Amino acid sequence: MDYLAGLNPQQRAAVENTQGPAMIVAGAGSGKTRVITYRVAHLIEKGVDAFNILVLTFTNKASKDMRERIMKVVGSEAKNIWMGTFHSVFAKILRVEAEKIGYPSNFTIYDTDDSKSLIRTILREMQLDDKLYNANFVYNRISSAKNNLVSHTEYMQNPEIQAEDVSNKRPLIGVIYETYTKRCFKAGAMDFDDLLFKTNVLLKTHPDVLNKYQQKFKYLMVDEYQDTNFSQYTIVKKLAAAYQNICVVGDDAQSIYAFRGANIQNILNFERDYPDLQVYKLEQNYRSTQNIVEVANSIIANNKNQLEKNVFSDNEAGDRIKVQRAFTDNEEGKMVAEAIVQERSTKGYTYHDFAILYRTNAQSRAMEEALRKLNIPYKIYGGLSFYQRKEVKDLIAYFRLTFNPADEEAIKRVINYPRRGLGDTTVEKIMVAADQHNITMWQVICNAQQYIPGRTANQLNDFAVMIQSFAVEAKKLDAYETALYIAQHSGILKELHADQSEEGRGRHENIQELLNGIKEFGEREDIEDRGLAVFMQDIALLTNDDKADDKNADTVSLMTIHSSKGLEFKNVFVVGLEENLFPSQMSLNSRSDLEEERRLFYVAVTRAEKKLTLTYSTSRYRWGTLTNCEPSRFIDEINARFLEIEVVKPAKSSLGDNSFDTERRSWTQQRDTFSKPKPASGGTGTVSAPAQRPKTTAMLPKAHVPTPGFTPDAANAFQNGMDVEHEKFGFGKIISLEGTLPDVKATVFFQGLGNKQLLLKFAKLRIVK
DNA sequence: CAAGCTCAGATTTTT
DNA sequence: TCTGAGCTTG
Repeated sequence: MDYLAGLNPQQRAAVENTQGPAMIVAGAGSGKTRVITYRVAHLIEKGVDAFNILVLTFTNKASKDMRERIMKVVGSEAKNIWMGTFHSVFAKILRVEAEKIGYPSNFTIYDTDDSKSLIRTILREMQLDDKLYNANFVYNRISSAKNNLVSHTEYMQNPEIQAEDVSNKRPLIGVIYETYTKRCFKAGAMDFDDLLFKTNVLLKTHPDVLNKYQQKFKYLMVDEYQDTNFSQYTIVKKLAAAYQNICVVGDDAQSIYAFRGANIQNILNFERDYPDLQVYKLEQNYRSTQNIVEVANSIIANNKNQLEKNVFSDNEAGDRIKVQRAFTDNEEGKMVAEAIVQERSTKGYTYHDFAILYRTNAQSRAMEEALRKLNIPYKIYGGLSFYQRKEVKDLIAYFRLTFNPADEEAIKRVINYPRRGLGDTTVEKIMVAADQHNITMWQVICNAQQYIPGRTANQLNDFAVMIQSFAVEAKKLDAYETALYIAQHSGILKELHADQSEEGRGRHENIQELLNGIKEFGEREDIEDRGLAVFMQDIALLTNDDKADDKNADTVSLMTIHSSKGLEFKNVFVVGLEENLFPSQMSLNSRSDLEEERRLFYVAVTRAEKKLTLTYSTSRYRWGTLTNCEPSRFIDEINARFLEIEVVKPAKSSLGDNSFDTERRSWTQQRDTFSKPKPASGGTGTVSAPAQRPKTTAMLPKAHVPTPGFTPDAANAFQNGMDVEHEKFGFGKIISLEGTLPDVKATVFFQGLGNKQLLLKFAKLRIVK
């Protein structure tokens, strides 16, 4: 058991005491992951069956890393541990038990976009003012209800909630919630929150099921416990009730997801839930210099609500924390970029050793530009995940529909993509019919003649036949073949192939990548059923973290502070330390929000191993306009003896030379000397103008000048093959005519523009004789 | 039906 | 400034 040798006494105690409830309070950089992995390894070494262990994490990445590390200690037995994110583990259980709560086992998982789209549909149907009943607002309201285990009936019966909605002038949220729930159910779909909510329902209404999983999971571990919401908390508590072998790991100081429903009280009150609890505090920070740890401590000391602990470091004292001021966001970027060049060449760092952390994604732009100017390679983390790209979602929607044709959101997404003449009006009709006859949209589509009059019915029928054929193929072919078949026969591949623009090519590549991923999946030997349906099951739960993370690439990392949690870098720049940005404007109304913001700052600071730089700017572009900024209160809160304040003169940009004027004074002294730059009237004044903003003016196709005396001809005058002239598009040829008067639609080929579809009763077309 | 235009809205986001 | 949803127009 040599893995125990490298642990300090507290770590070792936490690893070795495996019976009964335990809480590991793990300060930043205190070797938390090591403790969890060794603790699990230790359980197995001691003879606990890996099948009886459940480890819950918040990210796929965390569980993947952990499993690999456990594997190194105990070998392939680690594969048998139930380990994964809350959502993926309970999705897996729900697939097995779904029928008990009335769901099909192949239920679809709606992502946030699907949920919001459904809400929008409901709002439209209810004819509600979509400014008041904003889809985002409604979604968040429903989401937080679910995360607090408030069902739609309870929601409507709860006087407090109702009063709140009434005072918000949105008394109908409960009704929307009810409709939303029913529509999801009808579509055989669960949203992210449902994966936890329905698990709760399942465990509550089926004691036998609860008992089964209590017996199965004799040992439970939960990582990042401070980020659990009530729904997750309740599941864990129920599962652990029989054996009480529950070990939670977390750091209240790093709770930064309250806005998503995480409840810091879950960790603060853990002792109340389990009175005979063992508490292990990991207080030695192995990651950072003493200065960095001290700064972090002095920041978090400003929070009232926290568990007592004393994080310390035995590492070198290290450099003081640098604070740098800029006058514009672009200058801030330049400052950071130059510092990176400097540090790298003088201290022998690689680009990989640097990270730039910011509060909002919008801040990345100025940083990127500056890095590009100095040819510094960088990678932006976060942003749109692979599986959220439009083209990927489109194809996946076809897959979803193949296995669950009730999936309403998938239908809406692809019924007219690629174009097949089934537009909004048709979709509207389908939904009305579905509602009237209390059937699914799919049933309407399959019996189109019955519900939708006219020729649209034929097109709907074609669509239905196509989807049905996909389902037939899926039974015969393997995952990759099925996927390819669908990509081809849905017309998606053709559609993307036709688009030869830069973006179009990118989209095509993304589809190829998705197909490749499916191919790899099909070759995995550790899974029995390698059909596309299985691949689909967890796809909604994947994020871009899981995609290629080329560790060899030597790049500077750019990301939001939120996504930096759990990572570490030798050099960290935390940029944009300004009031209303960090702390965010939205957090200034309540103490608890401000404290969360401060914990976020704590997280940012504790990412740094060797060197930490904080920067702010006195002006910044926000939503297109230049605004003035005050330095963040967070800088004030740091004990000044740890700081080194550096001020950049508003010089006429002398790149790379000593325009830096380093002053070693305390922050408070320094601060008095600040000259508040005022908004210069009628221009940017002394505030150096931002370097040229990227130009986004697109080149418009040259307007066609119509032949003098241009007069359009009547719709009934046109025939196939005629040469015609359009007022704007110029000269072209009619390729085909569809439909009957007065709704004749012509496909016309225009020189340089390609095919255009025009409704003759509207389009101004002239026959060229 | 679909392209084009306008107008509002815009933190963070493990799933 | 940038995006996306919904209205307008051909």
